[in-house]
Amino acid sequence: MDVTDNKPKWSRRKEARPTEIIEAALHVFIEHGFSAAKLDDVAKRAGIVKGTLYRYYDTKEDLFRAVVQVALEGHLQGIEQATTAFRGALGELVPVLLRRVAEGMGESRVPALARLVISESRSFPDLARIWHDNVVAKMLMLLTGLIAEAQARGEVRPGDPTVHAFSIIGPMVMALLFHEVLDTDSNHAPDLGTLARQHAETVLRGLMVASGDPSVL
Amino acid sequence: MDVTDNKPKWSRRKEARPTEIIEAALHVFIEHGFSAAKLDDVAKRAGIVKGTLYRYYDTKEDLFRAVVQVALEGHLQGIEQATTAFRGALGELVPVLLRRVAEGMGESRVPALARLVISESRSFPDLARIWHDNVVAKMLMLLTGLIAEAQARGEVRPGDPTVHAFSIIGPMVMALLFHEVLDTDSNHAPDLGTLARQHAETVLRGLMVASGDPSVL
Amino acid sequence: MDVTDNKPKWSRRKEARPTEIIEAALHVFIEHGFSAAKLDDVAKRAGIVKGTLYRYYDTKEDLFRAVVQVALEGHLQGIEQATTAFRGALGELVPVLLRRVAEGMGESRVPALARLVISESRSFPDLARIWHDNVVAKMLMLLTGLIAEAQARGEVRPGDPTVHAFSIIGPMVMALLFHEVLDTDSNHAPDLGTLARQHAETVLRGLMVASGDPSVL
Amino acid sequence: MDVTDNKPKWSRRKEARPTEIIEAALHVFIEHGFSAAKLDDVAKRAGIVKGTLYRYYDTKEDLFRAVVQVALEGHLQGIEQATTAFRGALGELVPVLLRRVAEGMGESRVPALARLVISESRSFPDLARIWHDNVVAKMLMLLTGLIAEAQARGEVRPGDPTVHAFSIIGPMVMALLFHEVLDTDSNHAPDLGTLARQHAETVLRGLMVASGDPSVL
DNA sequence: CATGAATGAGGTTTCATTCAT
DNA sequence: AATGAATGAAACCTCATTCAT
Repeated sequence: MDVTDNKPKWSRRKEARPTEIIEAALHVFIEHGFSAAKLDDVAKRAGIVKGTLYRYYDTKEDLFRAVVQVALEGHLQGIEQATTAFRGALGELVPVLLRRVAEGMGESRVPALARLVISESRSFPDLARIWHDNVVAKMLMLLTGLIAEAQARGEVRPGDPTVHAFSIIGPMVMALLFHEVLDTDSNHAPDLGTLARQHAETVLRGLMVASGDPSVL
Repeated sequence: MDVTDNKPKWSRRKEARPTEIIEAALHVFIEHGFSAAKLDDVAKRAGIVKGTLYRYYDTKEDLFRAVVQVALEGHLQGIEQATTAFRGALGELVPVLLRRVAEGMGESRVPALARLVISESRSFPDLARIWHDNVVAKMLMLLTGLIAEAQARGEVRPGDPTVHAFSIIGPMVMALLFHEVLDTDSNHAPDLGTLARQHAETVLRGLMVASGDPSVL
Repeated sequence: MDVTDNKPKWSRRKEARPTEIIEAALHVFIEHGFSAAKLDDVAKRAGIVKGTLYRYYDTKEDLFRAVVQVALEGHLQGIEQATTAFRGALGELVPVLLRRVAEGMGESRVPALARLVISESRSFPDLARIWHDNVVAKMLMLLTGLIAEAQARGEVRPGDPTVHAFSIIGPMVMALLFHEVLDTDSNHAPDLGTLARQHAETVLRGLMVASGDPSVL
Repeated sequence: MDVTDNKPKWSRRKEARPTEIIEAALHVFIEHGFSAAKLDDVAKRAGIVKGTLYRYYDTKEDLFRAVVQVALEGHLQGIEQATTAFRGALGELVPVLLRRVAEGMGESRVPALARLVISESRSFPDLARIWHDNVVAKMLMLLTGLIAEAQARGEVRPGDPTVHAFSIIGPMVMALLFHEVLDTDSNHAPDLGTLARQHAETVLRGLMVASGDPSVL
């Protein structure tokens, strides 16, 4: 019995707790999905006890919603930045955009989060809607706007700009999904960098109005 | 232990088992996911009683695996047919393929099944692998083979054929996912028919070597 | 390990279970009240396991309501009998009635049940109402009817018959409550038999119209 | 252990403790009973915080005992007063007493408190005993004494004075219980004022020795 | 084979109580 | 003396699984 062993049984962390809980819960929910996730695991991971969760979130569902929304908010910023960051010719944007997606998404938890939202879209359709409206739609609108401008300038073939946007990013999304769903370091899904480069070339050739100028690419 | 017991990882066993169970279970699993699905619901839907399920499947997990595998088997046939059905120029295949995907997938339960596999890929990585190896990879191989042939004939630009395949079908996959996740006829996802037509044109322009055109690459 | 020890882990008692459960639950609810009662105790007392309760009653509240209603139904019969059993002069009925109450109630669980209903009347006002309408009111109506008839014959003084009924049975009810609330065999509450006899005499003297005949009592 | 520490079982200790807590707790305990009452609610109602309760009471049970005892103390005074207030003929006291009960109790929280004590009499038999010894018994003793005196004077028929006391107040107690249990102004329970008047007449006629005049009152 | 009553482990949630601040 | 975050022991309830019928 060391007299100096006066470690407190716990400390109050009112400020830090919510973030820690969200962080822990995000991990567990991504790992197991909503209904297979155990609040005991979340608590353990957050360094607290199951009962303490209920000081911050009234129910498991509340925690889940908070987790997803906080996580989505984090991505809004990245999108906001990207929106204003780039103003220029579509021919220059697309390769850069796809490369960034290839590089950035590989490490981030965005695909995992997306998978979670997809998984629970039947049980939580409102979250799927939030995810769409606040993340996906904004991203698409950015792209769609640039496409429409390029069409106005006569650089890009006519057609539904949203469809063109799908042509641009669809293959990247599909590949990210592959990497997320299939075990890591599998050779089954194409390399993201290669895909970004080669598809950028392909889709630009397909979209741009063929001028006599071969310097398009 | 008979040496000849070289059971395949994914054989068509137990085909005598009541289709109603598989049918009911597929519905429930798609609706709620694995862990939120209740065997009581499955049984009720199959017109039997929970205990009876255990005459056919030892555990809930066994049932889940069987359901997914049987469902995937169904799609193998379609792919098998498609594989041999088409032999011709890529320029003719792509529009037809995308149109078929747009038309056929809309009604089928393939997207829902895909979502289920995606959802449970962390808990059942082997099922994700099976889904990939037996469905997705075969589909991709068909396409990749045709692309490689077209490249050999000088019709298609060089580059990784698998990446080209992603350029072709990625947008369709992304759109199908949208329709699956954002329920109902929301106007948030593009019309599949329009996408198929417009993207086919785009991607073909991007992939085909322009005859007479010096801007090839 | 006796080979003959082939006792089953359980037996199916679908018919008997509900009664056994109600019986056990009545005991536990009377002992502890609704919210302090533990379903585990109920189950143990019924010789089953907690989970089994839920095959018969969906929630603790459902069980409670069933318990009270079944218990009340049991007493309806006694009342029904009493109603038709006695047709005669009030002067003869009252002593008999009070003596029966004194004798019958002492052993029965009616006072305990009444205490339970009283206890939970704030949480389950509908049960209190049921108890009143089906048990108390019927009993009162029987008495009130006889009083009114006696009044019509000029035997009993005028006045609200219901109030007269309270004059007759109120002291008995109060004494029963005393015995129920205060520990048994305490000398704090009056003896029920003595009370029945002495109060019958008192109340009849008070109610009957004084004829010149002193043989009233 | 000071020998002089002969603390009474029920002393007026801790009178310095915030009345708000007792007040709030009484309300909550009456509303929900002991085990369904939440200390959080008590604290909220007292304008403090749950933890603060423990500065004053070590456990929920301690608080409950204190609440009930303090509440009972309040009624002692009323009884004390009544005891000495009236010295006179029983025939004059009874109507006044019953009228006062009818008028006073309707507003007071005595019936609610009684119901609480009744409810928890199984869990807290000592409180039921305290309630009886200090409130009920004193009230009864007052009445019993007067009855005995009246019997000595030949005004009241012989018989157990306690039983006579029950004859007098039993109907009032029963009616108060009715009003307490069957909430709101339901027409199921008789009007207290009518009952007091009519029963006083009845019981006095029943108790008083008929002087030459049979129409006693 | 089929049934469905019964099980029992485990999950979410509540809340009296403790204790660092 | 007061606070309220944190605890932890249940409590209610669910449901995959077993097994007597």
